Amino acid sequence: MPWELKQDRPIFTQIIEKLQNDILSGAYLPGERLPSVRELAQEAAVNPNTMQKALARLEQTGIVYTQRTSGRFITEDTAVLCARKEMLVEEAVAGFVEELRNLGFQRDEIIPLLEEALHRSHEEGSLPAYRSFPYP
Amino acid sequence: MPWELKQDRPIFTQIIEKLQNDILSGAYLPGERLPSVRELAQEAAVNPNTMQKALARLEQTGIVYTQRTSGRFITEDTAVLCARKEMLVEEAVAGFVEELRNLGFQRDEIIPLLEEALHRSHEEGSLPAYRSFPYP
Amino acid sequence: MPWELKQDRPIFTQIIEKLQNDILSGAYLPGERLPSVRELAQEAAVNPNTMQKALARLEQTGIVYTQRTSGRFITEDTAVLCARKEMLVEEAVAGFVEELRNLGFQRDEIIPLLEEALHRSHEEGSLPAYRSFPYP
Amino acid sequence: MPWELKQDRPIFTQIIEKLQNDILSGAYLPGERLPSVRELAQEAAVNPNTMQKALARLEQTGIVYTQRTSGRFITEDTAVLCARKEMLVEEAVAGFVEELRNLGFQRDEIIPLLEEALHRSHEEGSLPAYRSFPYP
DNA sequence: GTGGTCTAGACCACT
DNA sequence: GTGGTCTAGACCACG
Repeated sequence: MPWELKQDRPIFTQIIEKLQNDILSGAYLPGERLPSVRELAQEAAVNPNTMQKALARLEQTGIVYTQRTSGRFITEDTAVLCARKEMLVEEAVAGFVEELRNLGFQRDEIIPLLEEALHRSHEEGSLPAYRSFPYP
Repeated sequence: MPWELKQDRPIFTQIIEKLQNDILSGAYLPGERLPSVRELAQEAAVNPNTMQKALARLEQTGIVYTQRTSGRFITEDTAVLCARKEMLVEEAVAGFVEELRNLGFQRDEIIPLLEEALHRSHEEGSLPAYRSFPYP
Repeated sequence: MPWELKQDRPIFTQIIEKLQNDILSGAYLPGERLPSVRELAQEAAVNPNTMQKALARLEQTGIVYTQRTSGRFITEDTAVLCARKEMLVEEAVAGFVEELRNLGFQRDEIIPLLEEALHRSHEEGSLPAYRSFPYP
Repeated sequence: MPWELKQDRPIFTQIIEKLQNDILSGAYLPGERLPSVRELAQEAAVNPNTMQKALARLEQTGIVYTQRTSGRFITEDTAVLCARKEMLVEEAVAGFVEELRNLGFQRDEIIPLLEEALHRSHEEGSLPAYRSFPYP
């Protein structure tokens, strides 16, 4: 899980997403302690202030909490984690569907499109196969 | 086709996407003339310079071109439109897949997830049904 | 000699250059009558006003003159034509040399560069051969 | 390296060319930081927005990149710089050759013409010597 | 202090 | 009336 931070979006935003993904995908377990701000900052090659800001924001979502003097921990409340994950999935799905609908596709065209893309990237190593495309 | 411009991203970016979607979904046809900068700016309730910037960027993608004193037109080259549309679809799919994979899902879980979400929003009027969610 | 008018520069400017080139390269001879504004405008698929403007400007250089009711003619004064041609050549050379000098080349590097480019485009059909290039 | 901005072409275009020349001729080195937008704008006696526009365009060529809050830098990828330089040279040569061909010269007349012009400007201090010129 | 975005208002060349 | 350019001045997010 390297830290691939691009410069086209705020860095702290990308850090939040990275940590959130790590937590919700199970890389960190409920109740587990996060590395310190300094450690994380060094690991990500980022200013500690930036990492601090990201963690503060992440705390507002409720999936991590601060123990005064001993550090930050993943919440033990799996319901919170579960709900958060579900929310992100819903958002991803909704965003994806709307994106395609804005391009003029119907609901029932989306699944086939996705299936085809998955097959293609699976077989051909994620290189897009420029088949002819219906316009519009 | 209302102009729903939010404040969380640059306005000119949203304008580009809006116009691109309108063009690629067939709301504007190949060769058709776009409204003037001033008209579009007024319609979107935006400063003409902002609209100008958006259109200039859009032009660099090749799906519109400028005729010096008579306005901007959609390209007649449907191959360009087609390729652009395909590219956007590929990006949308790739982004969606990576988002879910970052959340810990496997390739073969994505299609069922999408199917379920589509059924749910179809039957229940797009309100997310907070069923229990597996964690992680 | 087709009329290839691009839209990135004023059209009347391109017309002036086209006519000037035709005259100085001998396509029109000294004393010869130019086609009428309407003919030229139709041939170039341009608004007659635009052609008119171009011809008026061209007249200011002295290489064409107007005979009240019978049309426009190339000057018979070959000295004028000669001087004009020489001026354009000087400008072209000076512009080319300065362009390359601005890119960091020395005087004595220019000739070899041009020779090589001419050979290349002659042998390989004007396709640029991307040999390695010294930087800077 | 003074800023000689004329009024006959868009200022931001001239700025782009100036910076590009400075970069490709080695006045700025790969990886080096450019002055800030505000500094450059003041130096060129231009509105910061104009300078901003020029730099944004220049960035699209890939020879400079932006680090979100620390400034703009010359790319370290010398291959990009090299390719860009070569491209500009090719364009300059092609433009020069076509200009002369449009004036009626043959391929093999171009080199002698350039040689003579270089000698003349070298010996006589760049003042064009109006020797008699063959017509056409 | 850095780049980026936006507004407001003006002027210009071209057709 | 069209797109294009420029100025002036303001605000914001980021590190």
